[in-house]
Amino acid sequence: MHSERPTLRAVAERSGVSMKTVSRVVNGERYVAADTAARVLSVAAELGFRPNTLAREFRAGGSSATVGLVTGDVANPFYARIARGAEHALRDPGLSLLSASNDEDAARERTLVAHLVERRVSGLLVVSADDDHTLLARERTLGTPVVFLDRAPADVAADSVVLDNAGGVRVAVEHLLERGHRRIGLIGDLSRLSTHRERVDAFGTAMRAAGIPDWERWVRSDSHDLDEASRAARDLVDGPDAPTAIVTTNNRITTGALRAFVDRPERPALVGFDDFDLADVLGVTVIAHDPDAMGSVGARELLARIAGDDGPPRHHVLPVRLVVRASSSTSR
Amino acid sequence: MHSERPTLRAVAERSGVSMKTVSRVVNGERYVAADTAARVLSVAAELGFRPNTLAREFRAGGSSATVGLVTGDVANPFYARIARGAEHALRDPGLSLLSASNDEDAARERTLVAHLVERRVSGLLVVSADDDHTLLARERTLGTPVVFLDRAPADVAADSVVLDNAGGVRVAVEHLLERGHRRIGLIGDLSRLSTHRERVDAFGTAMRAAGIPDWERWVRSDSHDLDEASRAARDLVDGPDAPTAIVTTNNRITTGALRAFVDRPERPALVGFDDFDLADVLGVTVIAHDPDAMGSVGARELLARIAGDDGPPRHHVLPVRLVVRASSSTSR
DNA sequence: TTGAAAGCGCTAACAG
DNA sequence: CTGTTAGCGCTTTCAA
Repeated sequence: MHSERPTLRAVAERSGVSMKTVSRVVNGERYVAADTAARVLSVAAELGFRPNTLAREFRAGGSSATVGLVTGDVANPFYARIARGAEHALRDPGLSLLSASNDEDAARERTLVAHLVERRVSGLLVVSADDDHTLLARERTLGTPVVFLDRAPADVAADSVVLDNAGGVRVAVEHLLERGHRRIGLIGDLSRLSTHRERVDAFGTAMRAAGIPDWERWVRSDSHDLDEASRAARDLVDGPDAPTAIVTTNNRITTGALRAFVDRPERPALVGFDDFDLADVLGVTVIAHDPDAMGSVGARELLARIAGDDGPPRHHVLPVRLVVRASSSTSR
Repeated sequence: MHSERPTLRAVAERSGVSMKTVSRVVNGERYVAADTAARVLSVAAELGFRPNTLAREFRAGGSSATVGLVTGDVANPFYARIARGAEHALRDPGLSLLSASNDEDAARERTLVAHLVERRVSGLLVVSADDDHTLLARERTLGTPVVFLDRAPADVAADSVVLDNAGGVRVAVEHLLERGHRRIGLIGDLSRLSTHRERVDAFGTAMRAAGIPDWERWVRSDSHDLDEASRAARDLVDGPDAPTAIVTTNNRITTGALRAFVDRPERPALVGFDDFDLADVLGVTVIAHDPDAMGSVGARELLARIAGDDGPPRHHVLPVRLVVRASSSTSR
């Protein structure tokens, strides 16, 4: 019970017309007699004919109606929502999403990008884990549009969609300062990531502005998984001169910190970057934003480039806003 | 600054060798003189040559090194983890994931499946929102292997990977009964989904076995988003003869229920299907399982089929286990 | 309204 | 070790 998938030629032979005629019918072109069209369609349905997109796109000599999305991990809710936003924006124009995770590894990302380009994706959306973007710059030059998401490229003039990292962290720190906190800690992601650096820099700026020069004592970086984040949180709180408040720089780290304090009656105030599903239930103050928008804005930008727009690179900065909940409500 | 992407022919001309030789070099075949290979590679690198996978796959006459994944919503953590599991399993064999969301809409799913088949994916992993699987059955017959995830097909003999839905719900209900609960409610997803029906059936069976014949009074179905789930939860608790415990049948519904009770001091005991990131922090008892495994087991099954295995359909049932936390610890 | 021929980029098969 | 030929499934171009 395993027949072969019929080709357009097979349909043509079975209907006694030329391949071109079948092609016309299948593509809904005009100038086909109604009865011819009907016959062809019935044969096509009977045989289970499916036009071969591979052949079509190949013949067109160009790219495939596909966009590559490279993120750190599809299962991270932040990236998953970017994927959803992108998918929705690409739906109408008829493009599909080829998604791949780089596991925050630069070498793997290069392999993925090469694969995707060889597959002739129409464009690339990438949350890059690499700080050398010469490969991506090259591909861009050779005709594959690239839009950088979340992390702007340091060395390439290309489109980007990022968050207002500095603004978010500044507001968070000011909020905590207003509540009387002075010893404020920060738990951050891999220090090689530009977003991390921006967030830490903004943190330092806000702390210095508040007259707290030794802010670096309470900074813990490179917490990329939940356990590391928990450890960093405990480390901060158990250390001498422990902070009374902590800023976590992404949803994973926030989760890790929450776990660290689950069995402790005394908890520092907490503000986390990224909103998350149960933040309201848990009463966690967050720097909220819309990851779907990052995906959809990036996808629309890419669509413009695919359509031939070769204007100068555009940089989108998505807004963030502080959502105050119980975790930062107690004053010092 | 927008050159053209060179073809293998261009590389051949620039290096003064035949296309076949370039092909050999690019594919790492033997029987190429070292210096020839070196020259070709340097020209290829200089020109930014990328073998055209579209052409290669097309030429091979077959399918693309791609697997289609159809779920309800890439951003739902359950589906996102399935995607991750699948992606990891497909990584080594060199297949990419083309993922698409059906928004739990049958018509949309059919469009997606058609698109993916036309793109000649090597196989399909689908969490189907459709209860008529004749289309998928047809494609399977025509040579595109299909593995059903989470929801087994009613009408097609095909591979599937599902959870032990009945076992999970039974254990949850028994756990609540042991704690003395008798009026136990259930909040469920769309009633047309087979998983929902299995879970409700198992619920009814366990309740009847406990001598509670009027269990249906506390069943609320068709809560597909967070707000509906919250509403159902409040409805149950505010109703006459309110249940003292509630079973929620998936992670979204659990979240909705938690939101419904966030500002209420009196909360029913709760057991949720699907574990989730902050369940430990929130102390929510859950029926846990491993969604990544669903993706990877499904992908491996698909790989076997792609490799030509045409044995009888295999049905994998993944285990679930009750993780008891505070939300069900109070006895009645 | 329909058809014939050519070719997209690449590689298998078969020489040399 | 290297080259030539042919063709994958489809659509564009040009004729009929």
